[in-house]
Amino acid sequence: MPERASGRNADVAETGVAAEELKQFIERIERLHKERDGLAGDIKDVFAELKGRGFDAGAVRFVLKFRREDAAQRQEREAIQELYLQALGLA
Amino acid sequence: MPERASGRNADVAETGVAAEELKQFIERIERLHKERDGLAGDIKDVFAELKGRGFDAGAVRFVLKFRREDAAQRQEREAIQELYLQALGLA
Amino acid sequence: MPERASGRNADVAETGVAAEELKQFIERIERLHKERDGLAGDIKDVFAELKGRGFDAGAVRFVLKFRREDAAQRQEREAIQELYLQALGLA
Amino acid sequence: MPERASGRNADVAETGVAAEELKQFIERIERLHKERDGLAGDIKDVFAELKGRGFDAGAVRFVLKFRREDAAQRQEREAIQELYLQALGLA
DNA sequence: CGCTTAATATAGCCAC
DNA sequence: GTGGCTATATTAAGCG
Repeated sequence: MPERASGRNADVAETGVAAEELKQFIERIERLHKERDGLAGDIKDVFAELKGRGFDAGAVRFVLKFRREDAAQRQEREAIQELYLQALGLA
Repeated sequence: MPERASGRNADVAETGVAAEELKQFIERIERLHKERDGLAGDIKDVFAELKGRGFDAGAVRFVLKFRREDAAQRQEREAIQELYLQALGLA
Repeated sequence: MPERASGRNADVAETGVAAEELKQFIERIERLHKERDGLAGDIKDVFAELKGRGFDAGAVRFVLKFRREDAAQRQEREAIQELYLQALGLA
Repeated sequence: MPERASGRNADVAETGVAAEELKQFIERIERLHKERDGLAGDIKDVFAELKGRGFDAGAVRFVLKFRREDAAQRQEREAIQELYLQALGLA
């Protein structure tokens, strides 16, 4: 598809010219997916290790979430939760 | 927690020894998350580029999925499928 | 919250009017959850029965999955697949 | 499969006798799935409605989880979370 | 009972 | 900017 850089890519089925370009894209994404999945595996391994060391995975996830969320956000979220529990007579 | 490698990790609040270990785990995971998110961004960029070149992102996703299922898996599934679909008069 | 139907529901802690409404919602969802869980139990029972009759649960699950994908969807996917797999020289 | 009620059901591919029975099982499960999915849709609708009335869906989910979890469980979970945050100097 | 896979819930993205 | 949709993360279930 060297002639036009936008619009529906009609060359795919016709001339086969774009097939090579498509293939490049696919392979690039597959490489990135592979790396990303490797990282996901590493994370899983860390959780396994940490559980083996006696830590609670659920609580570790909680800490991670806590550190991700900024103070203001967290405060508001917790306030709403409290409010609802109180409204229902649960807290 | 150098003394015992398993069981509930009671040192956390007491000696502070495990706090350091916990911190290490947390930071390791956070580093991995960061890398993984970077990759996710890269993938997103490739999709944007590819769309700009006229390709259909949905179809590209389909191809990626298709290529993921390796032949062995597909074959095995097809074998079971054949057996039961025939039994049901659906194939 | 009878006056305004949108925006943050500030009445929850104030008048108690919205507390009642919130409670209704919660209870409705809990009732639905209960029914849904009952159904899940029924499904489990059928699998147990079917296994007792000598059928392979895994294969049955496969058939169920297969039948779920309706023909239209499959056809559409196959059309896209054809186009791109051909372009890639994979089909 | 009228002769034996257990063991691998070899009639499926052989005589077709069991096919009818299998079909019955499949259809029973599909009916149950359908009902279950209907319920899931209902739940979704309630969330949509509740959001339209100004309630926070996340907080409602929190309340539901809170009511599901018994007091002892919740107390222990929260204690561990606190412990970890304190160990890391975050709380 | 742990470990792998399916169901659910949440979050991010895209189109309108 | 909102609602649907896809992808991810978390949780639950089933299996060995």
